Amino acid sequence: MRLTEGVEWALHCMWLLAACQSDEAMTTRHLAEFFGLPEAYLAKVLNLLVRAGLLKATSGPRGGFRLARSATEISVAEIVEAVEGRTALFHCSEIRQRGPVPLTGQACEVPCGIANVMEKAESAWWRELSLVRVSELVESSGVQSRQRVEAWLSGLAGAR
Amino acid sequence: MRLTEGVEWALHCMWLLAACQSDEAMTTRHLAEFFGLPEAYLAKVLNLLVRAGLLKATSGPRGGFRLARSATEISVAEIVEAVEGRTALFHCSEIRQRGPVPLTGQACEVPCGIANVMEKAESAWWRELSLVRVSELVESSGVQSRQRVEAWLSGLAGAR
DNA sequence: GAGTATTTACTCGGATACTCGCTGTCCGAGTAGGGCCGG
DNA sequence: CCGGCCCTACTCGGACAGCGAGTATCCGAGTAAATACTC
Repeated sequence: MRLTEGVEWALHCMWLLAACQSDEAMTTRHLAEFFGLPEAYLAKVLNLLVRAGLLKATSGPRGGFRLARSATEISVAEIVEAVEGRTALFHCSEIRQRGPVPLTGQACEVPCGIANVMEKAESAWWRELSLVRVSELVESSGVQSRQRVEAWLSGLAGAR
Repeated sequence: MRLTEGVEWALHCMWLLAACQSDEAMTTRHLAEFFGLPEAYLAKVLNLLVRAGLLKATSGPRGGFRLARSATEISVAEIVEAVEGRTALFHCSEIRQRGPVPLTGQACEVPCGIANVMEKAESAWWRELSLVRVSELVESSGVQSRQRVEAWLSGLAGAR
């Protein structure tokens, strides 16, 4: 089992959009170029973020993506959920109810102990992710990372 | 992303082996039949548990699987790790170092903030899993579940 | 009757196909800005 | 010179292949018990 590659991309893209905090929208091409990612597939991931209401997309010239809300109002958990879906991790297939001596009736209305444990662990995971906002990611990133963004942005402005 | 089906099977099998606590070994056929699972593939999962040192396998007639340790000494985390591997969940592919303006040098010796968050959340997940032992799963399982096991065991003894 | 070699049936273990979801790619629909034309 | 219309280029969005991990399955190696035979 492994988290989708798109999760990492989405997190970094959200970070970049929050870090440059310019009024300009960023196109898929820009984001893909900055991180060296396949442009077409990244568009798919960004699309998920738009559907989740985390990004605003504008079409046409000078269009692109913007944060839908302030970076202080977006948690890491929301981004992960947007890309992976909340269905994640452990799924109890109720094998209690299979086999020659299945467990039936009201005994199955309560989830089994195994599902309980997994659910609890999963909650802890989501809780950790929901505690961190995108703005904190920007703040905790090193000086060099921010310099890197500025250098790239100025190079972009020069080309324009 | 989703956890492997084998994880659920492994957890339930460990639970069953701990619940019946008989000195008899249980064969793959028995376990598969009890849960209504494909026998051949279940064998693969059980094999992983043996390699991890959680089960003891004996060949030949009256052979099968036994718990390698007491059920109080086996945590859920160990079972999940045995089946899925510890490599799990988020893997940082260091996209910081890609693109036209890569981040290089000693700045990359420290993991990025995103990897930090994901790592922290993952630790919380494993921690929750390591807090629960198999013996607790048996205790917390309802009376009906234990009756189910006994009914099946007696039916097995009758057939023998 | 006791001990031993043999047979036999049973169990695990690794090597082998198949399927589904993630990865990667493409082209079409929609939009906003810029240019052109007319007044 | 100014306003409106059209055109163009740019952007996102959904539809279409490719590959790898997970899923499912089979048959062979090894083992311990039961059996038959010998002393």
